Amino acid sequence: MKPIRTRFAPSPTGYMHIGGMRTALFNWLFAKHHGGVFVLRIDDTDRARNMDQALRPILQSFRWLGLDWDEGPGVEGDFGPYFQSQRDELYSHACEELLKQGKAFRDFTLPEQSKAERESAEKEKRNYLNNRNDQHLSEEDIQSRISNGDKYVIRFLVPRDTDEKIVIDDAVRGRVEFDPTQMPDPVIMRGDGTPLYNFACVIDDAKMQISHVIRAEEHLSNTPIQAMLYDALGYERPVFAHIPYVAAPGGKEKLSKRKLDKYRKSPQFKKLFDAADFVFPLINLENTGELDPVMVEYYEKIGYLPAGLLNALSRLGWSLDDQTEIMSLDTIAKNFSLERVIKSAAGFDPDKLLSFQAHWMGELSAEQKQAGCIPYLKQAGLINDEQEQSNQLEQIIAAIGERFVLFSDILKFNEFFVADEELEFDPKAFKKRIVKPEQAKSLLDALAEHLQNSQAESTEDFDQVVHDFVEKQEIQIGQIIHALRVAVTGKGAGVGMFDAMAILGTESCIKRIRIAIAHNLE
RNA sequence: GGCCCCAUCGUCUAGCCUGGCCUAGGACACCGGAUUUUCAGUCCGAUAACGGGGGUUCAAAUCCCCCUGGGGUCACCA
Repeated sequence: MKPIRTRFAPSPTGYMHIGGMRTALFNWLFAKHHGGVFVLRIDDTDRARNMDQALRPILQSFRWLGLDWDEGPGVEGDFGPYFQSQRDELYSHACEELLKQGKAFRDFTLPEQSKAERESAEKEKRNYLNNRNDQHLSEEDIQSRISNGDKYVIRFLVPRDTDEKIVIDDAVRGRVEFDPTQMPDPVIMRGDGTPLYNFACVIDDAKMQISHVIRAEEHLSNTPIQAMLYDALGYERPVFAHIPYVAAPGGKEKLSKRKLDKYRKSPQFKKLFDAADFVFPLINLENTGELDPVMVEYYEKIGYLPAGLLNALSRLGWSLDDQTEIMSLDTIAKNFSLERVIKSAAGFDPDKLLSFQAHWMGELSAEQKQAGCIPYLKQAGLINDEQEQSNQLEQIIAAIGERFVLFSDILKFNEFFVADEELEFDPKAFKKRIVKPEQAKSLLDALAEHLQNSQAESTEDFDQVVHDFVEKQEIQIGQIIHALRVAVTGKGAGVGMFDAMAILGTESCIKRIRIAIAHNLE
C-alpha cells in the first residue's frame, strides 16, 4: 500500500479562511489517522510582493490550532520546494512534454476574442468550446508568429474524439462522470511561462506523491480537467475526496468573505460581530476592523480555545457516531474516516461553536484560565504587571465560574478592576433598580451605614451582614439586592452578589454605594 | 443558461450502501418547570424532521424513476 500523503495548498491571501481551515483539518486528520504525512504547500503562482506578510497569518493559524505540517514552509522534506513560485522548471518541463506529444498546443487567439466567443455561446444558451484554429499551425508559422511578438497561451487538448466519459471515483461522492466532448481546452500556461492552477496543482500533487486529494466541493468541476492531465502526463491519479463546503449560518450558500456585509445583518452571525465590536477596541488591536468571523484569526484573538474551534469544525460534515459530540483532537484523529463525511453542505453554527467552547473552557484549570485572560486585562489597561499574580484575580475567575466561556469574557467584568470613582453605571439597570424604586436610595444609604459597622470579609460574611440588614429593616432581600448590585458593580447582572462584595471589600462597597446615591442619570 | 452536486427536526447530525429492530436517535438553539438574590449554570420536561409524486416490495427515510427546491462551477484566479 502506498504511503498516505495529504496536502493543503493555501494561497497567501493575508488571512486564513475558516472554511479552508476545516478542509485543512480534514486533510490533517486523514493523514494522522493513517500515520501518514500532511504537506503544506504554498500556492503563490500569483507572485504577490508581500508574500511573507500574506503567509504569516496563515501559518500562525495552523500553529495556534496545533495542526503541524510534516513538510512545507520551514520543514524541509524530500519533495520540496514547497512554494509553487520556486517550481517553475517542473511546470515548463511538463508543458513541453505535452507540446511535444501533441497533447497541448499554442493558441494565439486574443483574450478578447475568447471572451467574445464565450459570451456569445452563453447568450445562445450553448455550451462553450474554444476554437482550435491554431491547433495545426506549422512549426514555421509558430516561430514566425512568436518572433513577430504575437502573444499566445498553451492549452491542453481535451481528448474529444471519444465517447468515453471521464469517471471520477470520489471517496465521498462516489462515481461522478463528465463528458469530455463538452469541455473547452483549458489554458495550462500563460504566454509568460507561468502555470495556471489546474496545471500546477496536478504537477505538484503528482510530484509530491499526494495519495489523497481532499478538498472542498467547489473543486469538483476542476477534477475532470486534472484527471485528464494526470492521464496525459502519465501520472497515477490520486484518490479524490470532495468534502462539502462550509456554508454561512442559516443557509446553504458558501461562506464567503465577500458577503460580510450581509452576515453582519444575519441574526445567527450577530453575536460574533457584537463580540468583536466589544472586545477588539478595548484591547487596542491595530487591525481591529479587519478581523471578522470568516477568519480563523478572529477566534484566536477573541479568546477561543483551539479545542473548541477544532471540535466544532470537525463536526461540520463529519460525525463519529450517533451520540458523540465532545471530542478532543486526538479522539477525532483516532476515529476520522472519509466514509463518515457527508455530502451536503454544512452551515456553520456559532451557537454550537460556543457550546463546544464552553465545554473545553470548563476543562481548564484555574491557572490556565487565569493565564489566558491576563493578556486581555493587560492590553485593556485593567491590570499592571504586579497585579498579574494577585489572588484576587483567582477569586474573580472563580466567582465568574461558568460564565467564563471566552478568555475575553473577563473584560465584561471590568467592575472588579476599575477604581471606585471610575465605575460606570449601566443606565438602564440604574434607572430600573435605583431611580425607579422609591426606597432604593434610602435603603442603600442605610445599608452603607450597616456595612460600616461590620467587619465582613468573606462571601459568607457579606451574606450574613446583608441578611441581618434585611431582617432589621423588615424587608425582603429582593428589595435591596438589585439596587445593591447596580450600585456596587454598575450592572444588572453578574457574579454572585456576595462574591462580588467579598472581592471588592467593605470599603469599596460603601464607597460605591455612596457614589451611586449621589449619581444622577444624564 | 451549460455542466456537476446535494436534499432527515430551526441548525449540526445518526439511520440509507446491507429495506423490517424507526412509534426516526443524539447534540445545539428555542420554550416550560425546578434551584438561585440576579444572570449564567445545573437538573427535569416539552415542541420539532424523512421536500412532492410515481414505482419495486408482504414491508421504503432506506432501492429505482420523475418533479421540485437548494447549491457549486463555468477565467490567460486559486
